[in-house]
Amino acid sequence: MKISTKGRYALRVMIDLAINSSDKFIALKDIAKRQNISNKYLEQIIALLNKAGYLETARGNMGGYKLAKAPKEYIVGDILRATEGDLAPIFCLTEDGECERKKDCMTYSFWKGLDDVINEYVDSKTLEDLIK
Amino acid sequence: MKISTKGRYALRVMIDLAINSSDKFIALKDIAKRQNISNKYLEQIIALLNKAGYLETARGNMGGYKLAKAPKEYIVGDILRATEGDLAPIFCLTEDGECERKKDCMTYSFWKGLDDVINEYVDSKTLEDLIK
DNA sequence: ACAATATTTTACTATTTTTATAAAATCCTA
DNA sequence: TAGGATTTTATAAAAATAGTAAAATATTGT
Repeated sequence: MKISTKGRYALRVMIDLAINSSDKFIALKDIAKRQNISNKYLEQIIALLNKAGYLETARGNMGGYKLAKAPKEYIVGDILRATEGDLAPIFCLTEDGECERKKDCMTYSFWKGLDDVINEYVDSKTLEDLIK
Repeated sequence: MKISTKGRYALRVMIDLAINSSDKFIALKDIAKRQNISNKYLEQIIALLNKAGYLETARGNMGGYKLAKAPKEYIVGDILRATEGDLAPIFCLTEDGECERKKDCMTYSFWKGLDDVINEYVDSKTLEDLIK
């Protein structure tokens, strides 16, 4: 029952950008160095954040990344779901996790409840909350 | 961020015992058949529940397992922790997960909060709640 | 000034390594 | 021999690395 490095690193990257950004772009390798994550692995994580539309990017010299929005506009749950995939604690709660005996499954509503409290919590925090 | 089969199966076993028990003992292979879990794997899971003191066992003919207490005496969180290990969403929140930069880690209190809501939830339910 | 080349940086895809889970098999013991 | 503890094997997922391409800027030689 662990959050993977993708989600953990992604949060740290977003915080790093929130703190170190201003108007200029920040190179991936600088984030990698500060956060002690390998360049190549960080590329993949940033690609996920980028695909989700959370970043502005610029190639070439002086290029890099910066946040597309203000920190308080980012829901932490969204960042985690974009990088981790869904946060469902068991398979049958995921999008394509259909279970034929959902109706008379005694554990289903329990797991659903757990899924709910997890999502409620992560959706109640913004990036700004983490920085303060 | 998934609960493993150990925890999921353990819950189902406990429910199975709660429903099918009375005063008599229930053989492992009957539970295994009903719950569609391999005998050998179920042995390991029941061993964990047994070690935690949740079961009464009887060897030999007519032997098997039954709950040591009434269903409402079992906290679901305890069952999960006994079989899954702790439910902490990240390593640094576990018992031997010391992290030197815990103090000035911006994500720490966020993860701690997540850990708290998870544990609060699973500790608010008893086995009896699941059966009803 | 400008075409050619080099440098810096992101973007994409594939592969390898590592770790965790699930299950089975084996051994031990009262 | 049922129950339990421990090892082994198989599989899948996660973590990390590697290589190539593409875009933007910078430099250089004529």
